[in-house]
Amino acid sequence: MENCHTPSFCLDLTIGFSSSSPLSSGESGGGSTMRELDINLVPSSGTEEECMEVEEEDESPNGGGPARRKKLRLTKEQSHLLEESFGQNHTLNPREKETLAEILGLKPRQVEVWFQNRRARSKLKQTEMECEYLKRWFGSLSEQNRKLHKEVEELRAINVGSYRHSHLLPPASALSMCPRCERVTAASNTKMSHLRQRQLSAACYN
DNA sequence: CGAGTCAATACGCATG
DNA sequence: CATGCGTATTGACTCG
Repeated sequence: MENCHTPSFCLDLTIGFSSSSPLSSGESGGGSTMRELDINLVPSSGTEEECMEVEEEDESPNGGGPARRKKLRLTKEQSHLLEESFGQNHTLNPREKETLAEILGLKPRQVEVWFQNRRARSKLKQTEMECEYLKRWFGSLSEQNRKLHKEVEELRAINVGSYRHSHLLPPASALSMCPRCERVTAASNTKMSHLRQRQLSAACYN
């Protein structure tokens, strides 16, 4: 990471959604009294133990009240296949969508929504990582900045000490930065600064 | 389609 | 061990 300090991110920000797969069937969270939406039917698997069992009752709980979503959980196989497909292509054309839906035993709409969510969450993850990187970069720049300020102070002190009696005090504008080590050097052609520059240059290559 | 959001479910942890 | 709570995950929806 330290070897890339350019704004054009050379970070490896590729992400792998470790899609914390839907596990354990067991506790189907007490409050599943509400169900609706045949979109949640998973026609494929009667045997899929990972998948939430989907009971089909079209009645809303309160007898006509606003029916609420019953959430489908994809099986490991379904998730895996979707991930695989996403890995190959982040978008689907209608035909691919149909095919995939058929293979998965899902509705095309569900596949479409899954891809939308997947794209959005990839992007979010990416953004979070970039943010994290920028924060660290900022921290390192701040530190660098602090060091440079300190060095400037040191050089000023040296200059004040040595030039006090020589009337050769170089202007502040004569300071320059070594591109190699990013240290500040006095760039004037005085004996003093030549010497100092040589020392610093030598330090760069060590 | 992306962004924002809701809501169901899963999971970890503290408490009694 | 059961329960409640906070939080994370993720399928589905709405809106522009």
